[in-house]
Amino acid sequence: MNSQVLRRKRKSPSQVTDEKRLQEGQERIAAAALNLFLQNGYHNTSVREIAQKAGLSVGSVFNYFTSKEEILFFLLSSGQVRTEAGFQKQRAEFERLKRDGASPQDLFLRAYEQYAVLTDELRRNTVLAYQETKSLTLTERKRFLEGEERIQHFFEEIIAYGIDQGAFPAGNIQLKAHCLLVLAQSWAVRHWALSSFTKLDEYLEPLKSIALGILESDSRPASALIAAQDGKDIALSREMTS
Amino acid sequence: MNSQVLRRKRKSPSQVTDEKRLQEGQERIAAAALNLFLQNGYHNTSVREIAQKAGLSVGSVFNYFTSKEEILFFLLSSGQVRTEAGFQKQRAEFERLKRDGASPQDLFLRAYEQYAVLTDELRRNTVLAYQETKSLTLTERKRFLEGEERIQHFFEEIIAYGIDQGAFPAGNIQLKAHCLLVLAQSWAVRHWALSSFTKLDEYLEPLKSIALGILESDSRPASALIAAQDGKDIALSREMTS
DNA sequence: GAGCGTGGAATGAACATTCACTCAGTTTCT
DNA sequence: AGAAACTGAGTGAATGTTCATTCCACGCTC
Repeated sequence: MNSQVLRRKRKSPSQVTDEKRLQEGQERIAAAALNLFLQNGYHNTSVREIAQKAGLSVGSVFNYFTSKEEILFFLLSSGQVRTEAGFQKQRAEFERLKRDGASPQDLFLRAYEQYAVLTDELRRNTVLAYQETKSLTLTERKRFLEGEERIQHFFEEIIAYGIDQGAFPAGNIQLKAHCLLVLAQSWAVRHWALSSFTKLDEYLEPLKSIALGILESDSRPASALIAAQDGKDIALSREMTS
Repeated sequence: MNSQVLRRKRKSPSQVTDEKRLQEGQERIAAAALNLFLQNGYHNTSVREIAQKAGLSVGSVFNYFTSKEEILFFLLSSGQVRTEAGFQKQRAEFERLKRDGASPQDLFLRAYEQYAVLTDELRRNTVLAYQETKSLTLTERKRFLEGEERIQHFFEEIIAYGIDQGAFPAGNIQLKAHCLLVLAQSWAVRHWALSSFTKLDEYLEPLKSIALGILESDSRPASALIAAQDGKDIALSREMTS
């Protein structure tokens, strides 16, 4: 399941058969494509450019991928694959820690930090995911989003465990997991707005503190402050939302 | 500054001169385009389709916009324009509230709620912004991001005021403003992951509570919990990040 | 070691298609 | 009638994909 070599309907007889060579080629091409996609977007990047950047001819690219879109999918899913693999690895560790009586906070922070580190390493893939999911086929898009959901479920489980143990107050688990993921991903997606942070290390500590704050907050209170004020100017026209 | 009618290098003599008609036409076309862009993406939508959906001919579209890209820019910036206009409107209100001794929490929540409501109404535009910023020219892209920065600055000001008044602990203002914006925008951008919320009203209360939690958190503590644990399996390869 | 055969891999010109944009002519409005 | 607005076939450029051809590394035979 790990090797993830893409292989689909092949028509032309000419293709790379050697497994090792195929993988290396795919990765070289994908790396070149990632740069171009991020710089100019998927649709403004021609296969010709990709080929040139990868040091190959146009035709060769199609010996490694059956279509341009397959390159995109390769890039998007390779991020997920690595993230899920990371979690898988930690599962055993978790059981051990639980048995050793580690606090749910500890468990969560470990997973969250790992996730943040991964999104940092795969920053470019994450950005691409936000921008170009629409460029995938319907089925591939669905497949990709399912992967995202699995990751969110993973955190929902951790939160549920924490609530169960009495470490966190009850609340909407889906919402909290969503917020945690978004904040971690925002390091990649909205990186331009965080000019005062250069390395993840600087961002990580405050992020973890905010994350814990969200988990330990009670969701219920805090409102009602603003309650019944004259909400006259909050209502706004909605022309563009047809 | 408000009317924002796009007008650039015109080549063809044929164009709509009547201001009112021009605006209405632009909005009708843009509304049609927004639907298509969201459904199929910018690049998979042809001008022919836009024209058809708007009930016009291809040629007419180019009487209202000089290029397809201009339609995209119109859609992206119209969201910003409305948001900034909303804030502008509130500025006076803020001064009054400050004078009346309203708490910084109150001030913030009012602004934040307004922002959330706006992103909800402009949800489609926001999603488009995340996906298609890359499809803009470099200069237009820059112009757009500057708008985003202005909005973030607005919240940074509010936070700074709160800290000044002793209502919030000191901390990295940029970071906090960033987080607040991201969480609000995520309602639009990652809407698919919030299946248990159907209307903004349901999301708004917990969101505000979380936001206040972030503002009132001290950033500093919370870490050190995980401190010096064996971080052996957090280090991961980085093939794809070349 | 020279000649030859084999087949996996690389090549890039050629093809079909799509699309943004133009413009000469037509319709609609005043 | 004249201006304003609309029309849609036409244009040329660009793009994803194919495939006939070339290249080359290796093993085999004499």
